[in-house]
Amino acid sequence: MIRAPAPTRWELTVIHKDPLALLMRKLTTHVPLAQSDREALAALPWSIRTFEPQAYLVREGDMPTICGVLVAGFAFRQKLTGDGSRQIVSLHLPGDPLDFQNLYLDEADHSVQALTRAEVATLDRKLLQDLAQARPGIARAIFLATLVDASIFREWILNIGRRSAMPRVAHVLCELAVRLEAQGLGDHSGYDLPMTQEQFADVVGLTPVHVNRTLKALEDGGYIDRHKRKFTFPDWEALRDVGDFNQRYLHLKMQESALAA
Amino acid sequence: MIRAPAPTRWELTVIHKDPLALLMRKLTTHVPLAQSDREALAALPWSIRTFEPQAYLVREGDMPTICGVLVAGFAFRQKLTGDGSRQIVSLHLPGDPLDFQNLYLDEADHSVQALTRAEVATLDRKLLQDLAQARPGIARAIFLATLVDASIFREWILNIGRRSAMPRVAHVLCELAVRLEAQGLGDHSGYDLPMTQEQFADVVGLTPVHVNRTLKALEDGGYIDRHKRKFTFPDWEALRDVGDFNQRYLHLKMQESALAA
DNA sequence: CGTTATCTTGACCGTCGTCAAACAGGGTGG
DNA sequence: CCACCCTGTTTGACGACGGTCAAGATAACG
Repeated sequence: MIRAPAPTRWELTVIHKDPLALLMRKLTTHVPLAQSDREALAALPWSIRTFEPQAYLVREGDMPTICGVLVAGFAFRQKLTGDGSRQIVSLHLPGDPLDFQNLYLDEADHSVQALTRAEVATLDRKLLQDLAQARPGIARAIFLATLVDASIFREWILNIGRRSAMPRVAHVLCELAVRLEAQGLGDHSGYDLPMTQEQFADVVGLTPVHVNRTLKALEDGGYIDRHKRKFTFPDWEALRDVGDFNQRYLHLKMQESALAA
Repeated sequence: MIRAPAPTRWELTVIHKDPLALLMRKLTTHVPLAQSDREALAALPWSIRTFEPQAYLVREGDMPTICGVLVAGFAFRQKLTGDGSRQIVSLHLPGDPLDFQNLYLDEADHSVQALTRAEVATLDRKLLQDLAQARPGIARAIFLATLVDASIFREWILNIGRRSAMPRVAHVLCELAVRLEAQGLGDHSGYDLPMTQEQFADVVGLTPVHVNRTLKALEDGGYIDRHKRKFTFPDWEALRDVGDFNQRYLHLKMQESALAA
């Protein structure tokens, strides 16, 4: 169901002086980028916009205008059914590009919203397109990031379509842990889940009540610990097992991840 | 659950003399393509491979080797959970490129299989990459097709996560009708659904039994007619309404579709 | 300190899953 | 030509997972 804007204020997880550093990290997570490409990217002009929680960056049906990179905070994509129930179709961390989806499509098929208070570096759409056109390496990196997003979509389809509540919830917790770590924003010991249980329910396609019960079950089972929204994972391997989680679909080639063990 | 190969033989829906004609149609469904780009694409060498039903074109974990375009027949992508239950994450019609997903990723995160007997035009991966590098228009068209695939993934997440069985099943029937029509393979009056109810169940994240009951309910409600696997839609608008179907996410800009009405 | 959002828990219900059997159709071989 | 078999479809009975409704508890904010 559509809900009223949450007035809660969130602390930003990270603030970077150079917004493009995190984008760079993201783009090079899957494939190396030539030094010249990195420099060209770093030379792009950008400006920062801050969004309050629940603020729309893109609204379904709009012609997207900005091309943004999430610098601090979290964001998500959502779609609504005709009767108003909501599904969150992806979550985004600092460093994630937000509008490659819409870079070439003239009408947004979904909305993008800030989850926490979020800082977004906006790049000029045309400049980025030109850069991608002139530098195949950058085009390739952008294409790759889009393909990885698509891979995550596929895993979510599997997760929602074929896993029962407990593994489904655990799976998302695992994915966030690994993605946060890959972006250098935490490790597998735990993190602050930046959303309400109602929002989490819209991520996993369950009701808030059942998410609450499932989290309790995971806690009772010794898979997770919770203090407020701070989640810790006393036994990562056990959690990974209940969540049926295998990070292959994240395509994190640079296997620096301790979680891979 | 994993199932044995089906020995049933399917008639191919269409056979085209020129496999690239359908790819062209697909790529230009969303955006026009310059004449020179069309010619360059048409000049690519290709060869045809035939796959029996259930045959794997790509296997999860493999390094993908071919870059294929579906010329005749149907194919699908699937993922498996740890306990062996299957989710079909996308369906593909003649004209659909099958391996742009894997064009730049070195390890397949899912499997691609023939649904019916299928003819696939295989292009040389390197040649296509080179072409995309030299011709921004083609790179853009490929990127666009990938973005549209991603949009369909998002809609499926919504469909499976937030719609109950009847609208969920109806939604997929609508999507196939519109996509078939967009490729010039039928119209909104109906089509031959090229899969078993068990496979359909893996598309919508339900059990075969419940799919059967849902189809019966749709039939009893006057939304669909069935004779074997031939589906006809006596009242398209009513079906579209129960399916909560809006074709925006398919991004068929050339609004030649009568279904849009 | 009151107001609001969020979390938690209980009771009950319904959609969908499970198990099982019967039925229909196509292909094959006797 | 018919018996048989194999898939796939259909139906029923039953059960469970998750949804719904509602109330109370907790925490955050003004």
